[in-house]
Amino acid sequence: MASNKPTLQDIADKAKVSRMTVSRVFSEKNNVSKETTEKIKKIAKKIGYHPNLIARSLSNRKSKTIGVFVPKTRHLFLDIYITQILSGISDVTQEFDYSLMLFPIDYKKEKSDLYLSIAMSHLVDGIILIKTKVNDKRIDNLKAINFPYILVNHRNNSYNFVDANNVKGAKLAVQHLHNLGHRKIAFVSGSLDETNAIDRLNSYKNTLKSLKLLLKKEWIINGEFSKEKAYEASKELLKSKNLPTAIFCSDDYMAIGVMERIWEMGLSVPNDISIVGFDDIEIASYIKPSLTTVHQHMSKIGEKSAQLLLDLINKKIKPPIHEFLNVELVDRASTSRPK
Amino acid sequence: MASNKPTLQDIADKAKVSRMTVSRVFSEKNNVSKETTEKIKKIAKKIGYHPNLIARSLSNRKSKTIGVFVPKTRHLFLDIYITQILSGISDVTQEFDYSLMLFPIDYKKEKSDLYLSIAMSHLVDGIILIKTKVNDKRIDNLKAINFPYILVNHRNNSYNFVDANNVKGAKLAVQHLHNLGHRKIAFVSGSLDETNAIDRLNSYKNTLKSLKLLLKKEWIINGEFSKEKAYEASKELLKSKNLPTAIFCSDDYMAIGVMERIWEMGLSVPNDISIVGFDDIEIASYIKPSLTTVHQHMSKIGEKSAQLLLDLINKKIKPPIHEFLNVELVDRASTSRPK
DNA sequence: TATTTTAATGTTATCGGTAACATAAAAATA
DNA sequence: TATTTTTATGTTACCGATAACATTAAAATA
Repeated sequence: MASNKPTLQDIADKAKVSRMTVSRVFSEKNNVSKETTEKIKKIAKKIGYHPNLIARSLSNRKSKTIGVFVPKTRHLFLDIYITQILSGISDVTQEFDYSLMLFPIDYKKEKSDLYLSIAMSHLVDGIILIKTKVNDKRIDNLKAINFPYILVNHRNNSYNFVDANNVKGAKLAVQHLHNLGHRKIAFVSGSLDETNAIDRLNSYKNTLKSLKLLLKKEWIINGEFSKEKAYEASKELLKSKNLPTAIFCSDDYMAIGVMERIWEMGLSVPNDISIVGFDDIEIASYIKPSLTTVHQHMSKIGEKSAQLLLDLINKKIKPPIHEFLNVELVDRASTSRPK
Repeated sequence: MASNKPTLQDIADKAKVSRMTVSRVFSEKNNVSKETTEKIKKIAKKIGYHPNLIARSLSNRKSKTIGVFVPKTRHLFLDIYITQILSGISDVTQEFDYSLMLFPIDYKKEKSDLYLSIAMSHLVDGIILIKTKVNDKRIDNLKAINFPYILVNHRNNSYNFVDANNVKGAKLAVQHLHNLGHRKIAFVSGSLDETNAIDRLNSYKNTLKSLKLLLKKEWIINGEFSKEKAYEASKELLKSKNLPTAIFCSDDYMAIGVMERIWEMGLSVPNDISIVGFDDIEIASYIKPSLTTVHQHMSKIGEKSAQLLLDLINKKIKPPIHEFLNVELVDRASTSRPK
């Protein structure tokens, strides 16, 4: 700002070499003599040279930056869930010397094709899109121009994605309850504009069938991935005389909402009703009773998506990319045998 | 990738105007005739033109991007605390059409001067540094070159900063306990390489003095802003025969750690010992008993820091910038009158 | 020693925009 | 009508790097 920043040319002048030789030193081409390299580095240090990465990007036609679209929802925009994905992504980008651009976005409100604009802007070499919605047609445009992208937590066979194994997760949850002796298992769904929610719902249904358990429509309610909505929706469910003995919730926040309703009715978790969540967010282990839930390895999902994106960028692999990461059941205190 | 991206020149050719005229349309200079503007926009849409923001940055000598250094600590790297700051920052940057670059960093490990490299790289027009350490000399380099920066949660009068009013926060906490009737108030400090921790500690001491309460060295322990360390440190504190009736903890995680130790000893919160935290992270309201704590308006801190940084960038204001944001005591269930 | 290969450096053009200045045509003023 | 001002557009140079090709000097080989 104050002092104009030194450029390659400044060094070249002082070292009495061409600008190109200096460039070679800083882009580590290893074809500059030892003496010249040292002389140049010395001058660079002295005058405080740092490469202009914007100029480099323009010339190289790559930015060594990846963009991440992050949903702006729930509590402000980032819950701990997304935070962990980001953490995993950043571990990988740092390792390979890439920068990270963040694009918080309200997927529902935003109508212009921001993905395409960013893809075309040369700001980033590839993008990761976290939790896009099922009907988001803009993803097609990325595919059409063959721009490197990965969807995280959006499973769709015609796109590149990295996702948790939601089908397995829901199956584990239902089986766990079944093993404990539950036969009347209700389900709280998330917003069905996310494949997460759809996959968990379908897997719940399929697992019930394969276990020959009763599948009642009234036992499937929609909490829209919101604690409050789950609380409200559960009122109806819990009015019935024929109460379920267990409720499997599509995420932990909803599980907490449902538990609150249960307590309000003077019932106990897990004595009267067992609860299983999904995600294993930090709070799950802090509440009382601590929540039995399906753990997703969020930071691994982040890492994997970044690795695959970099491989796409560097043409080590080709689309389509369909990657499922493992999930595990974490058995805590919100589940027990039914009375 | 597949198709080469169209440039201004492509449009200029088709529209039979100079490249400059097209440039004027997209940089919204409003000095191009209506007909030409429409013609150009039509062609641009047809051939799918999007400006190359890297080239624009190089020419403009500004990137319309701000960088955020985020501490990579505790749970992976981002806790909900930092998440909210980021959210506030992003609200402002989006409003003013700035992009956001994220630089997760381990302030302790990283020894090279990444701040300066980034500042000199032209990638960003200014940077926000969240929770830098007290002895971080690299900040001086930013100041020296007069590069726009703001420290968040690091109060130092020789730097630009936006911080919560920690002094007031600690005072409110101690006063609250005093008002309830507590006279024996212990303190769990955070890492003293953060001004947060220092300010809270000093304010605790000063408030005790002004209330003429007993200030015992043994009642000040260090939990290093870690739940586990606070748990360990509190073992010693809670061995004493002369137990405090209340413990004020420098953050919520440490408060939880201390409570765990208290429960382990068969004592109750708040019946035997009252607990106050600091920060008001999400978990604080979920645990039982819910935690009385000092609420920081994190997203506002983020907003304010971004606003001030943009003002610095656009030379609407000049350093130094010293901004304190308000804090509030949230009275929940972990505090009560002493027995 | 003559010739080929390799290593080190230089030259030129370009990446895709924009600033600054120049110019021509149209509109406003004298 | 002549002159000045405004509006619309064009020309040239440059932002700071790198790719691709060219050249020279030194080392290796014949």
